[in-house]
This record gives sequence, C-alpha cells and structure tokens, in this order.
Amino acid sequence: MLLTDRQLLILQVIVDDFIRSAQPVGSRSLSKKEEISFSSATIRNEMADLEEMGYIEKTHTSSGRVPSEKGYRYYVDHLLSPQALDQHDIKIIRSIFAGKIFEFENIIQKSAKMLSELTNYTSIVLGPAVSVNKLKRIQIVPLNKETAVAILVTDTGHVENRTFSLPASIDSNELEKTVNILNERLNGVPMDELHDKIYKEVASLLKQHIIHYDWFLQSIAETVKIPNTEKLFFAGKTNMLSQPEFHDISKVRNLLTIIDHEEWITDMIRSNSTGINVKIGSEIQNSIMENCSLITATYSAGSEKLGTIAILGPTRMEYSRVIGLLKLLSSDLSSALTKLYHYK
Amino acid sequence: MLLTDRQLLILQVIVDDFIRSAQPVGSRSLSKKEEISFSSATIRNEMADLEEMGYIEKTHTSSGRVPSEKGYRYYVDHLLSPQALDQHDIKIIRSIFAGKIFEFENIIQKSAKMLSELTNYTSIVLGPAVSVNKLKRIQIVPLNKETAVAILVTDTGHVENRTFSLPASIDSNELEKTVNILNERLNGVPMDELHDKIYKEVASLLKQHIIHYDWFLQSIAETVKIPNTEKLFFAGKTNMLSQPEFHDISKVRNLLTIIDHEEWITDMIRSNSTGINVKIGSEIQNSIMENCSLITATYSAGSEKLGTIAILGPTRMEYSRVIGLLKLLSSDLSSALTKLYHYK
DNA sequence: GTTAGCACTCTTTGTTACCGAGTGCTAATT
DNA sequence: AATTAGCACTCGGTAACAAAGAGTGCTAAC
Repeated sequence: MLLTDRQLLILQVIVDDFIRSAQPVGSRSLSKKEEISFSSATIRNEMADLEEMGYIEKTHTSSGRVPSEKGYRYYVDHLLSPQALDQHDIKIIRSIFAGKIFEFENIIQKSAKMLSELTNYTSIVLGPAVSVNKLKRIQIVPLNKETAVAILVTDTGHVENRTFSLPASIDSNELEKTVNILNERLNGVPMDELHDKIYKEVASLLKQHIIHYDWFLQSIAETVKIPNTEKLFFAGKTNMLSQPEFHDISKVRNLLTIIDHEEWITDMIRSNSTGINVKIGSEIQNSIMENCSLITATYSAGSEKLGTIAILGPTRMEYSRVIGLLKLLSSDLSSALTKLYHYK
Repeated sequence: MLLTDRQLLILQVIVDDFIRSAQPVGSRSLSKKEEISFSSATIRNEMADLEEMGYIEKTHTSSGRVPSEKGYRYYVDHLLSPQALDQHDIKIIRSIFAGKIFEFENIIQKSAKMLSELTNYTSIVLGPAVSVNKLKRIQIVPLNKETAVAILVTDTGHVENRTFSLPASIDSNELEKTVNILNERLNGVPMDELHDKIYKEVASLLKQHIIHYDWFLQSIAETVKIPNTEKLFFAGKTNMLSQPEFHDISKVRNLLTIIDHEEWITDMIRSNSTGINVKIGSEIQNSIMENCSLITATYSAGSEKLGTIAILGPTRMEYSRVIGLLKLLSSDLSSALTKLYHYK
C-alpha cells in the first residue's frame, strides 16, 4: 500500500523534527510548521494511518509520535532531503588532505577525528587488511646473542615487527645470508602467503647454507605470521554519552563495552559492497545497538577496496548530513590514497 | 592532637565498611560489628570528635558518616590492614610472566588488562620514554622513486618507523652508502640525541659521498625526531561506570574525556619517586578527579627506572588490595624486564 | 475530504504525609 | 569520669494524590 504525498510529507517532517529535538512530535506542533497547511485533526488522522502501517509509533497512548525503524528506513531510502553539504563541513574535510601525505595511519586517524568532531557521533575507520599487502623487504636485526627483531615492510610502507629467539649456533654471516635469501624469494609475496611460501621455496635453499636450519626456519615462519585482522581507528568513543537516548548508565556501559571489543566492531563494519550503507537499529544485528544506526562508506585506492569508514550514532541520527560527509570523505580519501600508492 | 586507640579503631572500621558498601556508616550498624564492644552512643560521641578533627563527614545532618579525604589519607598512611594478598590474585599476576617473554608492549598490555580485571578499576601503564633508548640499527627501505620508510630499531627491540620523501636525484647506491654511514656513526646513540648528532658528525661525511646531500640530510634528521612521549597503555577504561559514585552521566563523561587526553594522564602519572604512591581526591590536582584516587608504582630494569603502573579508582578504593597487587606486579615486572634486557 | 470540538489518557510536576535511619543531647548508670 | 539508655529532632526516600499540560481518537459539523 502506497503512501500519499501528504503522508510522505508528514512522515518526513516527523522524522526531521524528531532528529532535531529528540522529543515525540504531536499533531499540534506539526500543524504550526510552515510547510504544513492543514489542521491538526487532519494530521492526527494521517498519523493514525502512518502508525497502522508501522512507520511511526507512540511512546504511550497519548504521546506524540516517534519514527519507527521502518519509518527511518523509508526516510533514508526515499525522503532524504538533497544533501547540500555545509561549506564549513566541506572545508574541514578538505583540510585533512591539505598537507603532503606520507602515512596512511596518520591520515586515517585524522579523518576519524574530524568526522567525530563534526558530527558528535562515534566514528570508526577500518583499515586495510595488512595481509593483502605485499612484502617489500624483510630485515632481521639481532638485539643480542639470543634474540632478534624481524621487520617486515610492505609495499604500502606499513611496517610490522616481531621479536623472536635466535638459535644459539647462528653467526652474523649466516643471518645475513638468510635475510638475503628471504628478500630474494619473498619480495612481492602477499603477507598472508609468506608462511606457506617460506616452507615451499625458502626451506630447501636455507638448508644448503645454514646449520640447524630447521628450528630457525620454523621460528622465522612463525614470526612472519601477521595477524590478518584489519586495524581499527576510533574517534569520539564517548560522544554517545551526550546523546539524550543514552542518559541511562547501563545502556552507555553496554555500548562502550561493545565498542571496546574490536573484533565485534570489525565484523559489524566490514562490508562486501562498496559505497554508502545504512544500517538502522536492529539491522545492525546486535541487541545492544537497538537504538543506534551505523552508516558505512568504503574507500579504495585505484580500483582496490581498502577499508571502511563508519559513523555510529543514535537511530535519531542526522542521516542526510552524515551521508553527505561520508560520501565526501570517502571519495577524497580514496583519491588521496590512490595518489599515495601510485595507482593509476 | 592524637587519636585514641578507640578512635583509630572506629575510623578504620568506618573506612573499611564504606569501601565495601559505598553507604554512609551509622553508629548503630558499627556497634553491631564484632570488633566493636561499646555502645552506639559512645560511638556517636567518638564520631562527633572524629568529624570535628576532619577525618569523617556527614552527607547531610542526620546521615551516617563517610570518610573525608583526610580520613582516607590517615587510613592509607597508618591503618592499612597488613596486605595479605589473595592466593588467587597472586596466581593471576604470576600467570602474566609464565610464557617466554619477547616483547615489552605485549607484557605491559597484558599486565594492564589483568590489573583492571582483578580490581574492576581503570589501569594505566606508562611505558618507558623511547628517547632514552639507544639506536641499534637504522634502515631505509625505498617504496618507490619518491618515498622511503626509515626504520629505527632500539637496543630494547623497539621499532619506530616513518615515511619520508627521497630526493629525486638519489640512487640506490648512494642510499646504501648513507645508511652505512648512519649506522656506523649513530649506533648506540640515545634516540633523542640522534637529530643533533646527525648534524654534528654525519653531515660532513655525507657531504663527501652524496650529491644534493643538504636536503637529504635535513629530511633524515627530521625523520629521526621521535616524539619523546612515553606510550600509555590502558585497560578497563569503562570500569568506572560500574562504580556507584559514577551513576551520574556528566561525571562519567568528564572522567572519560580526561582519560582520553593522554598527555594529561601522562603528566598525572609520571612520578619522579620510585615505589608506591597514593594520591587521594584533590591530591590528584584535577577537579574532575575529586572523587578518584590514583595509586602508582614504578617498575624498572636493573637499576634504571622504566615506567609507572597506575590504578585509577574511586576514592572509595580497596587501597590495601590494590597496593598489594601493584607491589607484586611492579616487582615481578621489573625482574622480568631486567631479564629481558639482560641487565645484571 | 477537512476541521472544530470534546472527552479521555498518560506523563510530569508539585504537595503532602509518613517511615526509617541516623544524630545530638541529657540524664541515668556503672 | 566514662559509658550508655532514652528521646526529640532532622533529613532523605517513597508513596499517594492532585492538578496541569500535551496529546490522542472520535464525532459531528462544515
């Protein structure tokens, strides 16, 4: 059953008003708005219909109306006022990319910070999985007779390091040879294939040159196993506390607890589609996030998808503005990274 | 004016009871305790004296008493029941050091986590300043024609890395020479002296070998400037939310905001003395932390002080237990690190 | 189809009363 | 002289109740 134009208008004004005020919207206050020309009684009738269809709800029998999840969903899908981004917002976002950009993490963290400051919601950026990057160089720096640091540099300039035990028997000559072999054989290999590749291609070579090679080999292979979880960057974790729907301590606690579980957040945010994605309330599939919405946008370098930017806020979120901001940021970020990594 | 034994006893029981229950302690409930053999009227008289001397307070005219800051201070300084650590606590702390230890950050993070889980307070560990470590090796890995990653490894196995621009003119041969010179000249130099040392000792050498050396030199010198802030490790940031004194959202927000300002926390925790240090309420010198206490303990490797472990909780904190835990952990941590870094 | 009018519902706010836990003081007891 | 029993008093918390206000649904009139 389709909504009439008037119902659409009323739904839109209700959602807009509730997003702004966080207060249930009554027929009388609606009738006073300039975009609405009919009486409160008419509005009451229409609201009764909208409620019957599930787009709005009452908090109690004689209260004003509040958008339901279905209402928000409809609003986001069909009623979003054209996203004219604020000049100030644009300026702030652009400022992130003003200076020369060297490091990925830097710019990502800055993006997250700006987003959370602009919106006053929590922003989360999911970085690229290190595991898909390719090895540029491996280096082993002995610290003393028994331990050494292995350093892995990827083609994106990301550095991983890990300390491990050296075999007592090894000398610096052998170590150097090993490193050379490793670099020769492993250059350009994706990080998550290093472990296998070492056994397949490096083992035999190493055997010829190194005494006690087996234990050393295993040790290196183990060291090279980078956890393939994408790194998360947060900003504004506590912004939720200033939202009126979180004036209840226990809700806040639950929410912050979830936020501190990075693996859950990663699962929540990682998306296989590209572009903007809006999850409202129970669509997030997490009962504690029932009154939250999660808006995600993907970013990429060249044609390769790298990660996701997300904003977590109350269901009563400024969808229009947030979507606009995310679109802008993800596209700016993508082109910055494309340049940074010299994709064409 | 000295306290009588009976006043001491009463003060102690009040503090103990309040720490346990978070409820003001009345004369009647005190008189029922087995360690107390006199009547509630007597207790009332003594409490009036204790209040006059500023050790305890009333929340309103006819309420029970609550320890004042001065009361807590006296309690911590003189009345702490001998810290018999729970076997279970000891076991947990010891478990941190069970496996072979390779990496500093690992063990520190684990310590913070265990502490916060055991106590249900917020735990903060201040790591050592990287700036006092000595350079073990510097490595430069070119990513493409224009950029390269500089990697600095310290004698403690800590790795810092930074991306920077390469001069267009440089070739791999020159780069290799440069790295060799840097390593020759800078090995063992404290991290915070690298910048100066490069200008003093490396500049002239570099000049002989490298074309366009000046800009390159400056670029490297800049890259080598490691921020000399100590790294902070947190655990249980939101534990405060479960403390009854923080049932007020605005308090929680203020507190969490402070906690997210790492530089403030660093200042708060960094201590020049060694050993255990207890700061109660306003002694923390931060009005938002008025109802918090901060207990810190230092840890070291050999005779060199490395950092600080801290527990942040409500003034109504389990001082005895926390101090016990911190003493144990800081000494275990110190000996583990002493071993790890091969101090004698 | 729209709207004015009205009875009704439910939250919010304020008032009042009362209970219980606690105190300070005085007088009796040890 | 120190301790304790007794009692009047204070204050926070809770419940009960009333009144105000915002809102609804329905009916009848426009």
